[in-house]
Formats: sequence, structure tokens, C-alpha cells
Amino acid sequence: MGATKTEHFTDKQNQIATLIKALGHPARIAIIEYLMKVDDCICGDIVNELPLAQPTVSQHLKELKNAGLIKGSIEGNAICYCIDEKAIEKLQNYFGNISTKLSNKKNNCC
Amino acid sequence: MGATKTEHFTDKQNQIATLIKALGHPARIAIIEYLMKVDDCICGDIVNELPLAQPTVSQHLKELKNAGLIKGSIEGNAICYCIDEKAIEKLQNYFGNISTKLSNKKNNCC
DNA sequence: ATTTAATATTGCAATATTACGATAAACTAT
DNA sequence: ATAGTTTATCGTAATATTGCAATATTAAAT
Repeated sequence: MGATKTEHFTDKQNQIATLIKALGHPARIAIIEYLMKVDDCICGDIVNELPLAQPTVSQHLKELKNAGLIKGSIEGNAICYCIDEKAIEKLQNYFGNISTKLSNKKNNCC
Repeated sequence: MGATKTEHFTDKQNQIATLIKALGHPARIAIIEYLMKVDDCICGDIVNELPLAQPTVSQHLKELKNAGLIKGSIEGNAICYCIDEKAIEKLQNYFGNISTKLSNKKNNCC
């Protein structure tokens, strides 16, 4: 096999899994952290900041964009990227909810 | 290729990416949500709850355990699983930090 | 000791991901 | 128009992931 059986899970589960999966790679973490560090949107520069070839970086950017984690807008012959806060909020809420529910638990086993 | 070039990234980046990646699959999301729903630790039962064969579920549980997202303790001839709150907290903090930093931004481009 | 039940491991096929060289596309500047 | 710059796409090799049947392991129950 090798293909995830998405049809057996709920849409919500598949959606959050896709969003989370998009961040499950150090290069994509590094991209997000760089966009955060520069404290502004960045046109160009990302390729030079990462230890990977340009096509590889482009591919990672595409995945982040498809997942909705970053936005890109054309700025001359460069492209300007920045983090999409909504996606980060979704993730924060998701884990926040789990945390909250866990603290209301009995949890007398493990 | 096909192998992630972890050596080029920081330990922190690799660690958080590994943790996040472990949740980037709908079956593993479903497992976490089930453990949450039952509001207690669960001995057995997980295989019956998921639409996947037993060896597949076992493999997903192993990945969650390796990543530190769940804990398992032997309880007779069953195994009792529950969520490890520390891992969830890590994730919550990680995304919380990003959110906080983003709200302090100028963000006048995208 | 044998049987039953629950979980893990092995082996393997199908598919996905990662990475990059080569090339294309899109825009700027001269 | 031509040359330079930036980003995207294509093609492809290497590796990883997913899923399951078959089998092994472990502990309980008879």
C-alpha cells in the first residue's frame, strides 16, 4: 500500500491531519521560523536562508501554501511570503482544546 | 533521494518536526481523539474503534509512543494507553508562541 | 499443559515523499 | 530585443510511509 485510507476518517480528522502533516518536516519548520524571525513578510531570501537547493525549497513552499500555512503575493519578479495566522490559530486551538479536556480528566491509570 | 536532510537543521527544529509529523496522519489523529473522548485510559478497544487492520493500528500506536504522544502500560494481557500531556503542552506552547509573535508584527505586506 | 485473547513483529507490495539537475516561465533592467 | 533575476515545473532516483496477511509473543483462563 502506501496510500492513506482517508475515506474511513471524518473530514475534520483528515483536514487537521493534513494541516499538521504540512508542518511535519524540519525544512518547513525552518521556513515558518524564518518568516517569524524577520518580523515582516519576505520577498526572496528564503532560498538563501535554507540549506537546500532552490527547487526543493520551492516545493516545500508550495506545500505550506497548499496547506494554508503561508500566503504568497507577487511583488515584481520576486514573491512575498508570510505566515497565515488563521492556520496557526487553528493549530493552537486544536491543541488548546486537547489540553483543556485532559486537565478535566480523572487520569488514574497511566 | 527521499531522505530528509536533518543534519542541516537545528536539533530543536528536528525535534518539533518529528513530534508534529507523528500527528500528521488521520489514523493517529483518530487515536488521540478517541483517547480524549473516553475520558480515561483505555485498555484494549482501540483496534475495534479504528477502521484499520490490527497490525496497522499497532504500528500507528508505536509511532505515537515513540514520539512521546501517548504512554502505554501493561495491564494483564491488554495494554493501557493514554495521552501524554507533556507532548500536547509542547505543541500548544509552540503554536502559542508563534501566535503571540505574529500579533506583535507590522504585517503590512500580505 | 492447552486454549484463548490481545498486542507486536516480520515481510512485502503499493504509494508517497524528499531532493535535485535541467529547464521553463515571468518579470526587470539595460 | 537581450540579458539577468527569481521562482516554478518536470523528470527521476533514493528513501519513507502505509497497510495488511502471516506469524510470533505474552499473559490469562480453563
